[in-house]
Order: sequence, then C-alpha cells, then structure tokens
Amino acid sequence: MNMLKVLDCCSPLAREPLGEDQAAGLARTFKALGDPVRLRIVSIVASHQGGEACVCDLTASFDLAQPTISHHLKVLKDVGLLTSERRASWVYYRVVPERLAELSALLAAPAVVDDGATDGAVDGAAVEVDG
Amino acid sequence: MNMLKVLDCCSPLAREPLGEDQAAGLARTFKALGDPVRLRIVSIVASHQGGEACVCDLTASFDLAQPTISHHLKVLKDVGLLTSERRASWVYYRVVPERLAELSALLAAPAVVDDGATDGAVDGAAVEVDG
DNA sequence: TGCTGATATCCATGCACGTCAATATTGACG
DNA sequence: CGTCAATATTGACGTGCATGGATATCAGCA
Repeated sequence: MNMLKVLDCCSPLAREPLGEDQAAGLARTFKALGDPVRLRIVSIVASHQGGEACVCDLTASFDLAQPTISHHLKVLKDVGLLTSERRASWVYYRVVPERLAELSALLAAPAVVDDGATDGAVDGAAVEVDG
Repeated sequence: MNMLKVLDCCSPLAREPLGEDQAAGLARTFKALGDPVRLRIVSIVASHQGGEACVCDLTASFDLAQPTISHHLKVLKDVGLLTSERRASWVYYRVVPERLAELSALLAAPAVVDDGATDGAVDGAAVEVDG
C-alpha cells in the first residue's frame, strides 16, 4: 500500500474553493470529456498501439461522419488533452499524460473529512494506489 | 509485458477502449463537472467545514438565483457526486469521495508509453505531483 | 391553523453544442 | 501540372442546457 502525497503542491478540490477562473478553465476540460464519443476517442488513442492513433483509426471505430470525428478531435486538442502530428497524409493523435494527471490529482482523495476531532491532522491527504 | 502498471483493479483509460455504455455513463459524470458553477459547488462543499454545506451557503457564494443553484445541485446529485440530507429546514450536501476517486483512478497515469526502451523502470503508479 | 423562511419543481427563453453535407486544404503520386 | 486519398473547415439544423421568474413543498413557530 504505497501512499501518494497529493496535496502538497496541487490543489485538490477539497483543499479550498476553486476560484472562478480556475473553475472556468477546468470546466472546459471536463466538458470536453463530457461527451461519450470524445471519452471513447481519448480511450482509443490512449490504449492504441504506440500511444497514438490516426484519424482513420477513429473514423473506423465510430458510426459517425468524418467531419464529426474531426470536430471532436479539435475540441479535445483545444483543451490540451490531445496533440496531433502530421506524417505524410495521415494525422496522428496522442494524449497528453500531464493533462490527465492534473485532472486525476484534482479529484484524488477529496478529504475523507472525519468531522470533529480532526485537530490539524487533516493535511497530507493521500491517494492509496493499489498494494 | 506492459511497462507501467498503474492500477491492477480499476481500469485506466489507457488500458483498453471504453465500451459505449461505460463511456456514456462516465460522460454523464464528466459533463456534470463540465460547468464552472457546478465545479465550484463541488469544491465549496468538499472544502467546507465538516465536509458539508447547506444550500444557503451556496446561494450566498454565487450571484445566481436560488432555483439555478438548486438545479445544479440536482444534476450533481443525479450523477452520484453529491448526496443530500435534510436537517430541520436546511438541506445539507456532501460529496461522495468514492465517485471522485473513481474518476481520479480512471484518469490516473495514462501510460507514459515509452515504447520499448525502459523495461519496467517505473514501478507503481506515478502521478507526477509537483516537480 | 396560519405565517415565514428554506428549498425544490415547473415553465419559458436564449444560447451552446453535436451532427452532417458540402467544400476546402494538404500531401502523395503520376 | 492533375488526380486521388486523408483530414479540416464551413454552414445549417435540431436538440440540450443554463438561467431565472413564478409557484409548490416542507419545516419550524406562534
């Protein structure tokens, strides 16, 4: 059971209320993930051989028109969840691990607040990562 | 075989492509977080004294009408991110840590796919927190 | 019972967004 | 150059959603 200290640098949700601007930025990212097609796109790209997938791989995975896939890819790219690289005629997309890790850390271990006698023992929250 | 084992139990995004139904369910939750107001609500509730906040605390924190706050609370409750409990005239909301942890695990350490080279150099999960 | 404050529901409005057809752009190959 | 395949952009359409006003429900209190 190794513990990960999460709260030292980044600000998980429970640390303090998000500012309006932070919330706005994060909400944009979560909204990008708030579509089944985009979520599957991220998943497909992340799990694809070599950590990247071309648009043709994606259009083949959905029953959607090509412009629709392209639109979703743009949304994911705009919020920094994906990057693209053109090689020959094909464009390859890959996820940005740092962005996902950022979101993961934000949601991690939301203060298992033991209300009451928590005399300052709250800090140093930890995510328990498997054992 | 795989170089970075992140979570043996849960299924990170990079493990395998999400099914349509899983994606649909998760997307609903992410969509709920994909609004600045709702994100701040979750944050305020999570960081509030005792891990709970009543609606009056929230309406006071926003420049929005009370029905709007109530609507957002319902959305967050419907996806299981919040629970509510009525005490006297007030209704208190609190976050559901398991739900946040679930999302956190899903996004955690999405395979820093270093194809080939580093053979098992990285043990355990590695959400890079801070530097 | 009636009154007041706290919260939820209903309804309407305006805007954001997912989707696709048509078209444009880009690169490879003659 | 022209043609073809892969991808992106544009424009339009229909639906979904955030917001707030009016109103209903609920709990405490006189």
